[in-house]
Amino acid sequence: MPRLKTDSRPYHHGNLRQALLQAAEMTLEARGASDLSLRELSREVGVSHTSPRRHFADKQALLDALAQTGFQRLDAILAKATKKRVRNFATRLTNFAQAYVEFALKHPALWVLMLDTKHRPGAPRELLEASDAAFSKGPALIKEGQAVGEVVPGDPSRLSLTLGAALLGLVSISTDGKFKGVSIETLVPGIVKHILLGLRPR
Amino acid sequence: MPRLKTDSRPYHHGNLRQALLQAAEMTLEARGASDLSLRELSREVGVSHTSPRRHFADKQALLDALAQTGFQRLDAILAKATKKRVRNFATRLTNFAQAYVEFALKHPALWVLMLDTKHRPGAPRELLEASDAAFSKGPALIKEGQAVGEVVPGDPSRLSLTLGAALLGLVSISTDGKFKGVSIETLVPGIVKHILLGLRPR
DNA sequence: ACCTGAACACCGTTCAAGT
DNA sequence: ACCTGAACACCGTTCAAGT
Repeated sequence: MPRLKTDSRPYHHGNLRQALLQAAEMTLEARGASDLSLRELSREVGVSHTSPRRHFADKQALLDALAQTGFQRLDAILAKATKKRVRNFATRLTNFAQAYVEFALKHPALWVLMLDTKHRPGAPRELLEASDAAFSKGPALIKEGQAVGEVVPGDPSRLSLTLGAALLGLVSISTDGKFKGVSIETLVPGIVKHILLGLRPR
Repeated sequence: MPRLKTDSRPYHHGNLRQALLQAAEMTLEARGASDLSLRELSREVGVSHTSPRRHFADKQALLDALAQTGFQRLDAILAKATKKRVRNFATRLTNFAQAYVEFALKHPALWVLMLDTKHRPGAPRELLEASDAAFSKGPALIKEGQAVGEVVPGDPSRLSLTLGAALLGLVSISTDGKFKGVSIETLVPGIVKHILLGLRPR
């Protein structure tokens, strides 16, 4: 008969994969990806140092899985931020930007891991797809803006490059947290305003 | 009597610090910062694995020194790009952006190292200063733009946040190299145009 | 001053073996 | 199926010692 997860450990951990991912994320945020050791994780979780092998082919595979969960969470957040049916396009854009910034501020190390995905040569297909999905919400927003006459006509995916660059950079800056004592969250609307102005028909 | 650096190795390497930094940059760009090993570097340079200690307190110190040289080089490139006395402000801005993008494309791993400086808690003062200098060329350009009426009035350092975000993001995207088969260098002017439009008085 | 060799405490990964 | 222990080939860092 199967026992609850809260039991004192049986021979089979029962939830090792999840436990490892959870422990990994904690030390990732606390001490960075380079300080993360599979052996240490195993110790924390109370399992031999060769056990992770069953669930993750190697250390990179564990980091990939972690990034994957990050993309899932980001996706949910972005979907929620975009779903809100506000009339004002500028507000919609701001909500979208705010969602990115919030996520990155909440999980800075995970965010870096997610960004690295694009640059890593041998990343698994599944992960690359998740990455593409997360970083390609721009064109849809641009089309929206064009539909309501707030964005100049032109190839949406090309125009969204401007939007994407601005957002990525904004997040990159925001990871520093503050600017002259003002929290980045406060600055987002102003920056988004300028981004939008640059894309506006004149 | 002192001998030339090209001599077959004497007991004292004579140029160990430089040799280590050079070897480090090669393997950094080839295989990333996490694959960089002091012992391997020592082997390549032909010295015992404890020798680097004389020149770098630890591995991080070597990476810091590497980042420092990066900032020096970037600084020279930015200075050159800004010095060109072109009349058109948009062109000046584009040259500036182009310089960033070129540097990051040429030394992607070094660029990441340089960016990390800001987020690393115990970075040495000297390095933080170099980082600040490299990432704070914006306000001066904004003031320039305001002087010729191309940029809205307002706190230059605050306005340059928009510029800085766009540039950082642009670089981040450009590290991917291509967009629909078009090199990023070709796309920079268009993106800068939109950035500038967003900052323009109306 | 600058470099070396041995030693220590860690890694990731592999593999035969246990339950 | 899932986990373990011993073994291998690496690390970074320290320290007494050599030239």
